[in-house]
Formats: sequence, C-alpha cells, structure tokens
Amino acid sequence: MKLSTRTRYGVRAALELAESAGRRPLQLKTIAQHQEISLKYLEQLMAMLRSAGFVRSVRGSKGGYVLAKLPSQIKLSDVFNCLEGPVITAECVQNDNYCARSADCVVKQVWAQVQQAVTNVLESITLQDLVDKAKDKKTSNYQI
Amino acid sequence: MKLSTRTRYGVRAALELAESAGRRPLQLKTIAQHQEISLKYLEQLMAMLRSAGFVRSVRGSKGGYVLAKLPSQIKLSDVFNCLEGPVITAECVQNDNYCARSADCVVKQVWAQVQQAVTNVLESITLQDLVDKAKDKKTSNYQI
DNA sequence: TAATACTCTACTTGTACGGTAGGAATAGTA
DNA sequence: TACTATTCCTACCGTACAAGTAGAGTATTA
Repeated sequence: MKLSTRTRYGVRAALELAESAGRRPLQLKTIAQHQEISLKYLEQLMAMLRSAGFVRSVRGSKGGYVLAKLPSQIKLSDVFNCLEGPVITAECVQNDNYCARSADCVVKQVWAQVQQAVTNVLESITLQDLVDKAKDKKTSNYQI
Repeated sequence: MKLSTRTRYGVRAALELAESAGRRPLQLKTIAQHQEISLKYLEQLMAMLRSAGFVRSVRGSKGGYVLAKLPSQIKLSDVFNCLEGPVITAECVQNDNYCARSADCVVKQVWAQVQQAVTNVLESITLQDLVDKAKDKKTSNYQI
C-alpha cells in the first residue's frame, strides 16, 4: 500500500515546475539537487510525464522542462495515474469478469470504497492548490 | 497501489469465519475450496492472523479455525494491518525525521490525506457489517 | 565548435510477492 | 494403541518490479 518513489518524486518535480510556471525552463539538474533525487532516475520519470503530455521539454543548452498546462489544470490524480498507474486496489473492482462472485461480493465493495476514497482526494487537488498552500506556509512562517 | 493477495484472501477467509461464528471450527481445507485459494498459502495467512490474536486454531482431527473475537469487534483495518502492514503511503507521513522538509511539506500533507482516507474506510467497517450486508444481499436475491 | 541538456536503451541489484513442499506436532476415533 | 485428520513450522523457489546506474546519441545555444 506504499507509493512508489516514482510517484513521490514525480509529484515533487511537478510541483517545482508549477512553482516556476511562466518562467524559462527548469533544468532537471536543478530539480534533482533541490529534491535530492538521482538525475538519471528523474530523467526517466520526466519522460513519462512528457509522453503523457503534462510537461514539455526544451532540448539543448539552456533547455529544461516546463509544464505543458496551467498548474490549475493538472490534478494530482493525473500525475499519479501517469507514474503509479491507475488507482486500483483489486482487479475485481475494475473487471466484473475477473471473479464469479463479482455481482454480490461484499468484499469487492469494500475495495471499491477504498479506491474511491483515494481517487477523491487526488482528484480534488491541483498543482496550483499545492503552490498556493506552499506560498501561504512561507508567508506565515515569516510572520512568526 | 494494489492490495496484495494476502490481504484480499485474508479478508475473505476472515469473513467466512465470521459467517460461521459460534459454530464449530471451520477447516482451512473448506475455506480454501470455497475461496479457491491454495491451502498451503492460506495456512500462512492464518498463522499471521493467529499471531495477531484475531483467530484461534484448534489442532488435530475435527480441528480448524474460529474467530477469537466477535465479528463486530474486528475491523477491516485490523486484518489489513496484520496482513498488508500499516496503511502507509509514504515514509515521511509517519516519521517526521525522515525528511528535512517534513514540517512545511505540502506534498507530505497530500499523502497524509490519502492515508487518512483509506484508514477511515477500513476502520469504519467490521466483519459483522460485512456479514449483515451479505445476508441482506441473499435475502433480496431470493425475493426477485 | 564546444558545452549544455534532454533522449533512448540497456543493464544491475535487491526485495517482496505468491506460492510450493515436506515433515512435525497434536487431537480425535476406531 | 494405531490411524487419520488437521494445524504448525521452516525452508525453498521463481518471477516481477522498483529503483537506480550507465553510456552513447541528439538537439540547441553561445
């Protein structure tokens, strides 16, 4: 029931891109240093996010990555889906033919409930939400 | 983010024990057949549930397993915890020292939210609830 | 042309899952 | 007492995937 580092790293990287949205491309080297992630590993994660259309890359010197959409248009469920795969607790929840008991199975209903609970959270939060929240935090810290 | 078969099998087995609560021990052979689970594998799962005190075993001929508590006293979170381990989405959620950003990290808060959502569902359901629900289903089916 | 940064593919290593297998211990029964 | 049924314990195994590492290749800019 643990998240993969892929997803955790990916969300952190995406958040960093969101924070510098509108500016020039952010280099993976920078993100890797900030987030203490292996550059080579990060490259692979970003390739996944790129294929899925959430980020754009700029090659060559002074290149880097930028978000392909507005931070408010990228939900955490998008990033999650891309890196971790669909939120599935049990095969039977998606595929009715997977198990003969499917129609009446009360256990299946539980897994569906769990799955929905996770999905609800991730779909309710965008990168912009996180950017805002992080900004608030910093402000309130300065006030202390 | 998928559940292990351990947990899924375990819940199904526990539910079967709950359904025959108050009667004589149910044998693993029977459960394994009903649920189409490898007997040898099931033995291992039940050993875990036994160590955790949720079921009691009766050895020897005519032996088997019974619930060690009332079905209403066993939450799905108990079984889940025992077989899948604690509901942890990310290490940092439990252990503040795991990451230096911990105090202000908005990503950590997301994982905490997800974790809480899962926990809420599993803690709100007992084996008795499932037994009741399954009984209702059968009744309504007969009425059709 | 040199330097920079992404791109693509292959490889490695460790770990956990999902079992299988075999025999020992225990308890009822003939 | 011998036999049978059942749980108990330990060891083993194959596979898949996570989490990286590595290196050569390509595009872009200065």
